[in-house]
Amino acid sequence: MTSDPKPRADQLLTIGELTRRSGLAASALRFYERQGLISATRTAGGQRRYERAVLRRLAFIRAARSVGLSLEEVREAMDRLPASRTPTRADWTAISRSWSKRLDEQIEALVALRDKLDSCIGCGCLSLARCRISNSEDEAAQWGPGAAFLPQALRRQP
Amino acid sequence: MTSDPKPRADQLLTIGELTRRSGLAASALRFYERQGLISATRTAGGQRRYERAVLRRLAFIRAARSVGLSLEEVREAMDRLPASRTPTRADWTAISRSWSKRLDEQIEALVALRDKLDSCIGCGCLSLARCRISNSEDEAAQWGPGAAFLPQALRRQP
DNA sequence: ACTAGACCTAAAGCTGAATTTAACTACCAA
DNA sequence: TTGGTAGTTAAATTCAGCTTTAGGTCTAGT
Repeated sequence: MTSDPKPRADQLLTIGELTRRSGLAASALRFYERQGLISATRTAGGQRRYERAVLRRLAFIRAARSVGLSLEEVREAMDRLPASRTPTRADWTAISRSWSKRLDEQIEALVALRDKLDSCIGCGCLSLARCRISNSEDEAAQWGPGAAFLPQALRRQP
Repeated sequence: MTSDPKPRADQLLTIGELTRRSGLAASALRFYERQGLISATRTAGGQRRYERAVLRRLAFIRAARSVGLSLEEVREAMDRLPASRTPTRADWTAISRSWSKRLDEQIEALVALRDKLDSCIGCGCLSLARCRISNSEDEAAQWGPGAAFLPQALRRQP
């Protein structure tokens, strides 16, 4: 169904092919290039041609984004990959592991939040001064603006 | 330490007192007012004076934001609260319960994502064509831009 | 050679949730 | 009455992560 009309023999992908294979809009691909996240060679006429390895980078970027990393963080992670050689299994593994850790923290934070909420449901949460969430009305001030009772791992989320 | 200089007897809070007690910036409080999330009476000179019930609303807003609700959604939830009477225990409870559900979904989605990731760590994730995440390179196209393999409940997150 | 359709750029625009700025006014204790 | 702190407004700006627009250029098939 999403079969490229004529996959050229040179193995380089046009931006259109890349949008179809990556699911990312061409505008996003150009944006990522401006951000230094991916790169492309150019034809004599100035059109982009992508190596297939770019697909792997894009998968990486999307996976990272879905774990909640900003593009800035993605770039940092990528900068830590060897620029010269193709990243090895171990390179990606190290990064995956740190994502897993991040997810663990996010999950933990959400669970804590839910449990807090559960403990309040029976009490008409937020309307009673003794409720743990409600109490953060005043406590929260010490965490700075926007902090609320939001656990550290979730601060970036809203 | 954060003791207001002179808590007036009328029980109304100035915006400064409210920033200290809520932990939200004055600019945020004015913004929330423009958005119709909170309201204030005015002095003869035009300065805002808040009733203490506003603290409850702010706690509500912050709790909602931390669960990932947009201000728009917060407003919808608030609109469903009785405008006339002070919301009862049951009013808040109904809303809390829906948050809990939302948290459950978010947690579930994150756990699924982590498990996916875990299953890839051993395989040098993203570098192998058979990896489940890596495969989403091509599969993801069917979910539309930005979707990646991100579960529904997390789509709003990045 | 022609042409449809894919591609190019720079710059502007969008969304949400505020913050910042500038110029000004109110409050209140001494 | 005065002065310093606190408050007011509208409008502009910020940030991320893109998308859209306008006005052109390239590529490839016939």
